[in-house]
Amino acid sequence: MGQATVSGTRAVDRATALLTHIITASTPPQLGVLAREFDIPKSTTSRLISALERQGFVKRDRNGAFLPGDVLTRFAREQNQDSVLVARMRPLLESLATQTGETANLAIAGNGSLKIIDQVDSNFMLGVTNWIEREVPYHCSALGKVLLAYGAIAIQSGPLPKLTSKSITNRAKLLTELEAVRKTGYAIIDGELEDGLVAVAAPVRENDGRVIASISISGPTTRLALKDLNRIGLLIVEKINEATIPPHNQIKHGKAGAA
Amino acid sequence: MGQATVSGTRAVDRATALLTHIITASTPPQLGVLAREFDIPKSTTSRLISALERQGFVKRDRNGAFLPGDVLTRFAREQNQDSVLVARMRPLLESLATQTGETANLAIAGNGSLKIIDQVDSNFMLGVTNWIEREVPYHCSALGKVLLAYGAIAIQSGPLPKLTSKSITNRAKLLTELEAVRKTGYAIIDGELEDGLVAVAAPVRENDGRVIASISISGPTTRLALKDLNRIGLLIVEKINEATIPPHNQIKHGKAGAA
DNA sequence: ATTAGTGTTCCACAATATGGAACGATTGTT
DNA sequence: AACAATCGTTCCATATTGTGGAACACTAAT
Repeated sequence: MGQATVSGTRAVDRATALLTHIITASTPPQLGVLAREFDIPKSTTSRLISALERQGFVKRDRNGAFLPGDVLTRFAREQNQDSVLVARMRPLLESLATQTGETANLAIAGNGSLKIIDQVDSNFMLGVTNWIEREVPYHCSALGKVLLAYGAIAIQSGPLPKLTSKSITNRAKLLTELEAVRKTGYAIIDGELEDGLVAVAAPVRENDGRVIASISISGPTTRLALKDLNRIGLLIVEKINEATIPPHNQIKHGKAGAA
Repeated sequence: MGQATVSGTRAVDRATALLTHIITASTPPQLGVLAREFDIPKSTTSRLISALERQGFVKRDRNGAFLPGDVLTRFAREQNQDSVLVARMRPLLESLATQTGETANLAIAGNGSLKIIDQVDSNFMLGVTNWIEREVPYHCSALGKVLLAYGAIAIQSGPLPKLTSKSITNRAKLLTELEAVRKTGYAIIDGELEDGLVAVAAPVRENDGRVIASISISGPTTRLALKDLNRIGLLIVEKINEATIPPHNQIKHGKAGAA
């Protein structure tokens, strides 16, 4: 299958191909197997993998079979921490907060109730207090509705707590609401969590499309009419898309990528 | 600088060095910065990184700065799933279960109570039922004591539930017990969770030494005397060490690694 | 002992990676 | 606007670097 392109990086191409195989393999492959599978002479395979090993990208188990190295396992561990998501979404929250003047929040699925992991405050005196680490039920927050709607969490059994007179407590009604969320792409609450409090939220996706978090803008009913909420909802969606899907239009230089 | 060794893998060495920098950098580096920092000509740097990009190990944000690629982020995501730990520990659980004849369990820290994620059953008719997904308090299970003792979870506030007459409900007494666990390297319960049930557990560590899980052997008091529990405790510790620390004595071939 | 299986090292050869220079595209300065 | 300074990509002659066959070392199973 060798890439016919005269790229001038055979060694690196082969090494990365081997590495990819090693880190995706369900069972640790041996040198010989790799050499055969990729049609690279044993000697070369040995040299390439030794290089990867020296750099910590690959290590060996007691049988000499190859496993992902420490550089990669460390990366994996650090990658899956809330802090990474917070860091990645910070600029977005700030931009949303400035643009709307209201409080922006970032939340992920906790257990039982959702976990707010970052917040950028409003400019106004009257605004939302600090919610980080606060426990909020899924069904009466915009952040939570999004996570429910896109399957980031399952709807829990048991009765739905009624926090205000407007809270959704009927299971069927909640499902309809979630369907609506999926349709518009964002969720709204209007006094369902606390009297006089409104919010909009939209989903944050992984590269693979899985929803892993949600971002909201919230404030007092007196400043945010339904019309504003819808506008902001679209704004959040747009901003998230911008941040998530990197364009970097590299349609220059290159004489059009092969095939 | 420049590994004096005549390794014959300059391209791969340089590419991996660049990649390591990219995935550990707190802020996405640009091409020029990398080239300068590693003292590699721009042209070469460009070619190397393009290769990494083509293989999915690196991608660019909207400014052209470099981020870990999809191959790596996917790896990271899959890596931190329970299933990976289960797969890695399966052989160990099986070996322990066969050797002792009793039930082996694997647990990690859940929220509030520990989460049993795998089990290999006993040979006997009288044995432990299926515990996977069962919620068990930390302070009266061997698995939980281990996680507490090694800081995999913090001791929760509030009173300690008394499940049997032997359960530890005194906070100070629990601390003493945990100290003892750290000393011996394994934890024991004797009827503290359920009458007639005993268990031993030992910690499973990450590469960096952090305790992330625990493994236990449990059975009826009638088959497992304290003496047996201590013996099995040492056995678990030993087996885990064997599985965790890969020897692969590569003191052959080589004319003694440099320096 | 013999055979088949690992993986590593050696070394002559030339294919492949190299890096200076030129180029195109952006950005900031006067 | 024109200019200067950066940025990253491509080109291409050069020789450095990677290549792969063969020999070797070690282990395991006949």
